[in-house]
Amino acid sequence: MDRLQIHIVISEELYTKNPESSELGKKIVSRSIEMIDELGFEAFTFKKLGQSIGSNESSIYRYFESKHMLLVYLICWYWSWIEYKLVFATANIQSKEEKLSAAIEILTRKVDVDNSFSYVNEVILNRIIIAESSKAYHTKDIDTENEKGYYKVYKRVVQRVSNMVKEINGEFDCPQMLVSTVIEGAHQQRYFSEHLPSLTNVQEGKDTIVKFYNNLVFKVIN
Amino acid sequence: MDRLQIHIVISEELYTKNPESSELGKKIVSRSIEMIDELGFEAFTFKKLGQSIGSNESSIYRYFESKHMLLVYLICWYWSWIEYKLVFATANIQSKEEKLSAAIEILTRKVDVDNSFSYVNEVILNRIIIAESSKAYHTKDIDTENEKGYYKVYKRVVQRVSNMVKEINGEFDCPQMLVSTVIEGAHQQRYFSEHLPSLTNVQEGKDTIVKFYNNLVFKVIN
DNA sequence: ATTTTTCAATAGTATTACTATTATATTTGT
DNA sequence: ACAAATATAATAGTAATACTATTGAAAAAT
Repeated sequence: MDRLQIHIVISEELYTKNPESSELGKKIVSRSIEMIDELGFEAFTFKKLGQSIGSNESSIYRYFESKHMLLVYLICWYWSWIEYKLVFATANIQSKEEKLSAAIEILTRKVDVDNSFSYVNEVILNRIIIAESSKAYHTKDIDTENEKGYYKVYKRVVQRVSNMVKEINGEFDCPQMLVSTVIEGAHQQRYFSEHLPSLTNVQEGKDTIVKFYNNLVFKVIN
Repeated sequence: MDRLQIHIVISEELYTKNPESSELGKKIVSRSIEMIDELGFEAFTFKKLGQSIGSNESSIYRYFESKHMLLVYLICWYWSWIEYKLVFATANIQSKEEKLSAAIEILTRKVDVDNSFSYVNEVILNRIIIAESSKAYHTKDIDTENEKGYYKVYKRVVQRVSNMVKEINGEFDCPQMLVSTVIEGAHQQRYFSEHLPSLTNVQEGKDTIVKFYNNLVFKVIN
């Protein structure tokens, strides 16, 4: 297992020029998060982003090869941050069950506090992951991009939680399948609850989603 | 509950001109299914489709307002067809458990026989649903489109299976959530198993996905 | 037989994603 | 300190895409 990333270091493959290396780069990242959330990924363009940060379209291409790569960068950032939260929240918990429960909470809850990890607003980024991240990997380039390691961090998060499942029940055959079902399911349910509510049973203020998936996991593995 | 659609009748809102009303229309639908599968939704264009069927780009706009609406049409077609399969496969099953099990099988299995419902290849369409359908509803227009009833059939399928769950356990709080988790999860797992296999535990030829979700449902509702 | 309507092709336009080139800072070497 | 080298970003593009306006021909209705 790779070393945990505290300062959120993003693999060089994901950018042309490191956005952390300049003020403009940070502005690109932080404003793009806001704009993708506002406009949606399709309507978001580098031109609009450039206008909004008082910079030129082509300057943004110095940092990111395409808006697709910018999205991949943001996704990687998000999962690196989640991995950090995950390891932190589950450290020093003795009970295997409590540990897994804490992990599920991290993966399924709505992010509603911006921890102000510098220039990235995690609350908005969480909404982008929910609404837009599937567009990053539902592409014909998925196989080559996966080989390049673009989705390494996400897979590592799944692996970490799968290991917790295995700790509780070593006989259980499909831990990765269960964990990825929970992660993606929780995101989808949050989206549905806002836009296609009849596909869910979310109740106001009760954190139905966290409870549902927590209950689901423990019933399935026992 | 609405009447079951045998001949697969698609709501008029989804097209500009009914593709079933002409040979060109049917060709547009059947060839678009093949091309979206081959190229992916992003690279698929009406121009390429026109060239491929020996017709003009603009002729296709007579039938569908945009490539987005064509995708919505295909999704609606697919779920109408699944609804038909579902009702057919679960009719006359006495045992509530067997009935639900049959439903889960329909929702989670890979479509591998083209039943030749005229000009639509369901095997390829199933692949499109898995790889591309999320792009249809992860849009800023989702709320207005949902109001117009574009996703009615899908929601009805979820409702039908939720009712089967309720039949078995009337106390269970989240049937829609469970059913939509299973449907979307199964699709995602099929995609992952091909492109991001470390997120799954699929074994060759064993239909792991059907068994996993069948087991999951019955453990969760009991 | 003439009008009306349907149909699809041509030839566009506006926008988008991306690039080539040039201008301007900034750093480096001497 | 000052020229050379490098890094940076702005201008001004191009190619391709999504979509539209117009026109001409065929089919249907009167």
